[in-house]
Amino acid sequence: MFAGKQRKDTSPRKVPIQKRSRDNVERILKAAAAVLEEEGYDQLKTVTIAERAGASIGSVYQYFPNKHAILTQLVERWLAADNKALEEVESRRDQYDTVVDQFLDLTDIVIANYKEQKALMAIVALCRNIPELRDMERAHDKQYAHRIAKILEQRKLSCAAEERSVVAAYFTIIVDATAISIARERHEERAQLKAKILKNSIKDLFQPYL
Amino acid sequence: MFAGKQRKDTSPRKVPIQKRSRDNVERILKAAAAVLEEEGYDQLKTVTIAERAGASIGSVYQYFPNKHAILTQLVERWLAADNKALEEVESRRDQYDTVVDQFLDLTDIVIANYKEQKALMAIVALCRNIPELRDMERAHDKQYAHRIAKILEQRKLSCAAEERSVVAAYFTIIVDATAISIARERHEERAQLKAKILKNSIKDLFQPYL
DNA sequence: GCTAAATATGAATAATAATTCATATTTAGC
DNA sequence: GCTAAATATGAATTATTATTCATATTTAGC
Repeated sequence: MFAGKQRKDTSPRKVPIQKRSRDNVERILKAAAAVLEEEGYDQLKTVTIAERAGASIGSVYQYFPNKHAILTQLVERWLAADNKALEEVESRRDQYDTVVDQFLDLTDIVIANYKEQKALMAIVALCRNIPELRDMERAHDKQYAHRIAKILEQRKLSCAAEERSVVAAYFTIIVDATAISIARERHEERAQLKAKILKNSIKDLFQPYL
Repeated sequence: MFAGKQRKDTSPRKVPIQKRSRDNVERILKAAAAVLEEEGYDQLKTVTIAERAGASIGSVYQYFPNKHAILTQLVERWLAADNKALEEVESRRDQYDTVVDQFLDLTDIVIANYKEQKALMAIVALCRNIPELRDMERAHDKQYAHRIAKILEQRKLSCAAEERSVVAAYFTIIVDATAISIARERHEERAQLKAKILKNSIKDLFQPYL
């Protein structure tokens, strides 16, 4: 109906019940992410997504009310994966000697995620180009940083609450930005070196408060 | 002619000669940046740009062959401004006690630029969503990091060329990412604190090589 | 193997948005 | 104040793309 953009009603139109349809929905999401990464947002057409997913355009609309809902779901998945990484290190808490080790581990996971799923980078970029998605990311970042700050507090980092909160936010910013850069790096040695420098930065970041 | 995206022929259609037309071109670029920042890429329509610039759609096409050319020019300007910041601190070289001071100054300039021109952030985001623009940014980053590395070399930072190059790249990544975050920060105190933490990170980054 | 529910299909339609162009207005230089 | 070049205009055109829907196919449970 609308050729332009509407962004309403992000809720799924119909819930996939059988395996066949669940697979289809999965392929559609993967296809959208792939197009986004390889060809950019301009080239993200519903028909292209369908073709690439090996589905018909009709199928896309069985499960997504509109194009925007596909993107929203991609972003939701990314944010959920991001949270999961944090949960992992939260749960392993006792295995780390220091809080720094814990955060270095989280850093490794984030880097690995970007490396394994290149499309994530396109999704991040997308978030920063579309206000609704930008807001989703912002809300997530806020919560995420809050959880990081919580860990720092529990681990008795000696700094005021406000500073702890900003340190947490700073940590997420540099890890995310550097991880993306690492994932895009073509020379493996440079990627390794960049990761090493990032990790040193993180150590230095927490050092004053230990 | 094309409703979708083509991205050809970025060269200007007609060169504005009189002040009137130069102003018009200027307003068109500013309007595009503003729409991008406030409403996102989806809402960036040629007619909207024209309206917001107080010009007619016809005028837009007098000076730009297509919508994409407007974006390309915005990106070019951003990259030029970025280079200019670097040139500033290059030229002031003798005024800095240490190379660290020089880079802290550059950091301040970058932060100030984002704060003053909020639309820059949207342009950065844009670059990461459209392959051609992404390539432009990537090429710029490469050169930029190269120039940073050159400064480090001249200032006799004691590290191998490869490491110097990665340190330079790392510097640009974290300054850029953090500066954007600072510019978006609503609480001034938090913004200040974030900047302080960034600067400490930069000091720590160079410390081992001094 | 029957049947109803679930799923898939894609040509047709409806919207939307980029671009053109013939015409009107303004400017600069004489 | 004349005139040609420069500039501005926006309705009309063209191209593109999102979305629908009537119909066909497949699946699950009996």
